Amino acid sequence: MAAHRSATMADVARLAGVSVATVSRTLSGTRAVDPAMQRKVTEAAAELNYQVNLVGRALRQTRTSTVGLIVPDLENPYFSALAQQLARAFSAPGIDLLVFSADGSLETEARGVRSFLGRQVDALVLIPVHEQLSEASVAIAAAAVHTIQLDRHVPGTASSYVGVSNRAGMRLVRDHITECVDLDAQPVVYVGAAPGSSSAHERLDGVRRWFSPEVPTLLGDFSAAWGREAAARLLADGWEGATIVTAADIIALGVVSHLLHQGRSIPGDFRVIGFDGVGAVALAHPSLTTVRQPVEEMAQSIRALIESDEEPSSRWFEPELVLGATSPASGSELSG
Amino acid sequence: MAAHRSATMADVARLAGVSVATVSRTLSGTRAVDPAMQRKVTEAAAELNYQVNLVGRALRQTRTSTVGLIVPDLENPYFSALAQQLARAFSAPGIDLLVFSADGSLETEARGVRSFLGRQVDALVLIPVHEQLSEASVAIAAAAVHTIQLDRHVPGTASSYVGVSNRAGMRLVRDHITECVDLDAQPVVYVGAAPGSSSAHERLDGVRRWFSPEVPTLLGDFSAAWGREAAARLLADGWEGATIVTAADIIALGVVSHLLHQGRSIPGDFRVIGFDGVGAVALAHPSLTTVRQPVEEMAQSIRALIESDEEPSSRWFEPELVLGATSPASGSELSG
DNA sequence: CTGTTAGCGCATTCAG
DNA sequence: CTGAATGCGCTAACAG
Repeated sequence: MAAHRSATMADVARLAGVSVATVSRTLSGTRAVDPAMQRKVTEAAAELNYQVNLVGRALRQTRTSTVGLIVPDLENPYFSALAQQLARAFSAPGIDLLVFSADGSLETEARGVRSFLGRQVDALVLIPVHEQLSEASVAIAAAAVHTIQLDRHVPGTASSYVGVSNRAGMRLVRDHITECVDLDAQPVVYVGAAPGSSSAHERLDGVRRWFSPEVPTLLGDFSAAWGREAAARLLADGWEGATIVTAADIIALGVVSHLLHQGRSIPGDFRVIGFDGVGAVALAHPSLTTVRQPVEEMAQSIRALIESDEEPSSRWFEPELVLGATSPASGSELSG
Repeated sequence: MAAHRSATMADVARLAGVSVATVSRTLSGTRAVDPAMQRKVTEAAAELNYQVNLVGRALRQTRTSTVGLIVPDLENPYFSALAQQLARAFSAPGIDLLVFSADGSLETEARGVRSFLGRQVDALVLIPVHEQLSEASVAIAAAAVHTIQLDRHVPGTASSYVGVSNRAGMRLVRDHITECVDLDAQPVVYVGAAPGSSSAHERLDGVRRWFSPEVPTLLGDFSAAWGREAAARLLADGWEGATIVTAADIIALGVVSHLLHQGRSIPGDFRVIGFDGVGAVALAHPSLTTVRQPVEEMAQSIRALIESDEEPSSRWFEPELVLGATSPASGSELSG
């Protein structure tokens, strides 16, 4: 188990017969050191099984080579995909990405912010839990460190933002659907998420804008359970034959699952469209027609934003439509 | 963006007209402080927007109220479910769980260990990337701090372990299958993962032990892509009608997806069994028959292990069978 | 190129 | 109950 007391630079210096400064310079490689001493230091360090104490280093320096990421929920495959891509993007420049889950709670989110700020992270990437109520946390973070909001954003805070153009994504959905579906016989229903996050908000906006302000709408949360429940309600309310646009793949997954369980066919009886296009969810059967977010580019963009310590700036990426088996092939319905 | 320099305890002390010691005692609540001064301190702290510097505190104290978790891959829904449960378990006792992804790489895993040790975490939870090759990392971790291996373990290291009895899980699968499937007409094929991790190893062992040492076996990795590929090979090699036991839900998902795409029916033409029973994957359609791991109990067990600073010890949990629609109802085949 | 020294921010002795 | 002083482990100035 735990060693009694781990070796310190002073220990290494003593054993190697040099000063602590030489040890520091040798191990961090900040300055040239005589090869002979260098060897003695590395040997002594190895013998004592020395590990740098990053806490001491962090206290002395300003930077920690650490970036914090706070996600609302690790079980949402879209967020874990983002986390994974970010970790990969920061790996090459030697920056550690530390992930903290807010577990859907504003209090836990605030705790995460305090925790990362207290740890002196170089930058903080934050997927806010709530569009308005996360404002305090975002403001505290942005006041102390370079903060980048990801995927969702709280309006009016002076921090950077990286995300996808949700309205444009819904426009892609509209273009695809109008091309292959008879909207009179198979009207659109939106199964979305209540506008507590900007992404939920904007996707709902997009649907109303590109289809119609009166699109029938069921709003819940970003979960498969909600998708199932919504599908059950649609069947109960006589929405047989609808074209179901959803706010996320994970919702779409629940919708598809319930409909198939109830003996409906897709895309025969119903059509279902997802959003995100990322992670294992996208591998569902039948394959989901969805709007794919370019998560890899988004992660790289965040890395670039942090490395070049510029002014806070925002970047919206363009999503793309991915055709699957939950919607008819383009043109099939109208030309058939 | 970043403030020029954040307020320190000395700043607060100056503004409140007291000593830094009083500020420290007031804010951490370690000792009784005169209510009048207490008020002055809290007001000064609020005015300066003071945030404790955890780096300074960590350097002074031994503990950091932080536990590190290293996962091989965040995109695997089983690992992110574990991470989520652990975060939740540690939330109540006021411990921050910081997650680091090894991204499937031994080097990154080693970096994560060094990083967390350097940050003076109170304990380290580690899901090793590889059964043998992660040994060095585990040993380094265990020598410095209370280390708990999770789900997978490296043999011969003196650290704690929490996981599920994989062989018992496969026994549940055997019991279920022998009850409802005619194994002569619908022989078992195992689609597993190459034994690089102890879980892959033990599940393969279990299949060979409870079914037969000669069970036909395809080994890949823990991914849906591998499941698809394996299914394609089974079809190509004439394994029509097989009962497919897999090493993980995520593999089973790929298998099911490919088979359905190729027009096969489940559980008519093929039967598919998963393993893990956790996360969105478990919500697939058709619902997966799988072996569920008690992740919540496992997370609580780890918390308990860390709080009571005992000897390194191991705990194996018993998994349970969850019936889904990818296998026939019990008894249906043999009695029908 | 190397050694000595100071101080990052904090919690904790030890006096009072 | 409060304040002054010490040092956690490290790196950056500075002087040699």
